[in-house]
Amino acid sequence: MTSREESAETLRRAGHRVTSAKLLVMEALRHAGDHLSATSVIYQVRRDAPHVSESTVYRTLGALRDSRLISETTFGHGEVAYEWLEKRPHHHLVCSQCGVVYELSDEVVIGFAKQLSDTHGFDADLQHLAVPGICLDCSRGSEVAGK
Amino acid sequence: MTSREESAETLRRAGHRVTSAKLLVMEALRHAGDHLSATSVIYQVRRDAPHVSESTVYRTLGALRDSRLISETTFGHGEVAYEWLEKRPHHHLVCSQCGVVYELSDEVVIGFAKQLSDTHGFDADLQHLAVPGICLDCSRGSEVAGK
DNA sequence: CCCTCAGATGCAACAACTTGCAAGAGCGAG
DNA sequence: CTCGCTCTTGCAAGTTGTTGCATCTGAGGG
Ligand SMILES: [Mn+2]
Ligand SMILES: [Mn+2]
Ligand SMILES: [Zn+2]
Ligand SMILES: [Zn+2]
Repeated sequence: MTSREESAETLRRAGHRVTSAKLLVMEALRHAGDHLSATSVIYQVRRDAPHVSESTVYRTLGALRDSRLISETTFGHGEVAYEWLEKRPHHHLVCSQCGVVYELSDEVVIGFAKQLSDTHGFDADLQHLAVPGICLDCSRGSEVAGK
Repeated sequence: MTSREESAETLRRAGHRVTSAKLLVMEALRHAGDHLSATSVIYQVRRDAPHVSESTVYRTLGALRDSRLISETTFGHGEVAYEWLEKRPHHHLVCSQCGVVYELSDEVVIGFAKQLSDTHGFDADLQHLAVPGICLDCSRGSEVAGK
């Protein structure tokens, strides 16, 4: 099955109609295999189909996010980032000083969610966190500089 | 000391100049004692000083956030929320279904940050989280409805 | 095939910020 | 008190994302 056919099938299962705009957005994200801004998705979609409007892309990104096919995340800087969710669940650590973005496995976050469930009966929905802070390199660097 | 004088002193300590625009923004947030949108801050500031421009309020909110005098948080819905940080540190649980916002004490979150520090050497900066999920009432309700 | 109609789209207006630039105003030095 | 430097501010334009509405189209039923 081609990637496009897989996307079409995925759309149907999620209760969407199969349209070329949605397929193009999905293919852009699947092919990138990385975080993309809405602007960048718009650019890629329009390379193949210049008539597609910006609002359709924004609406499609929102719909795919609601169907949990993609993540939508705000890193501290720049635009909102979208990512195809086929890899294992993961999160990110974002250094506020140097800007580096690390990947974080799900385990620690699952533990946090369990705490919230146990202590507050709240079923947290943590799909793709971006945790701000200071990375190891930067905290070492400032120690040295501080001396 | 009046609240205004306290605010002025706080500004000086944070290395800002004491201006009426900054004082008005601070007083609006301190007096509200709750989360306010930028639009709402603008409205309140302009009741006293109609000449203050929107961009000044936005810039002031950004500056106060950078100085850690206020928190800036995105709840899942509506505008970004600002809050004066004088209460003890706290976070929130936001139900994606019914919209209710609970307050969450710092303890569980401190544990999470410690995990990140221990396992990744990352010094997380979690000032005022908004954790999305499903509240106890809503998960009970859907169980019942599901039968 | 053809109809129907709810969901999808394009377009333009709107909303929520953000930024470049020139003018204004704290505040420390003298 | 005055001067000067630097931080602040107002204004207008720009960016990013949202929404109302008329039109269009995918997909199931006949
Ligand atoms: Mn990711
Ligand atoms: Mn709060
Ligand atoms: Zn760093
Ligand atoms: Zn709820």
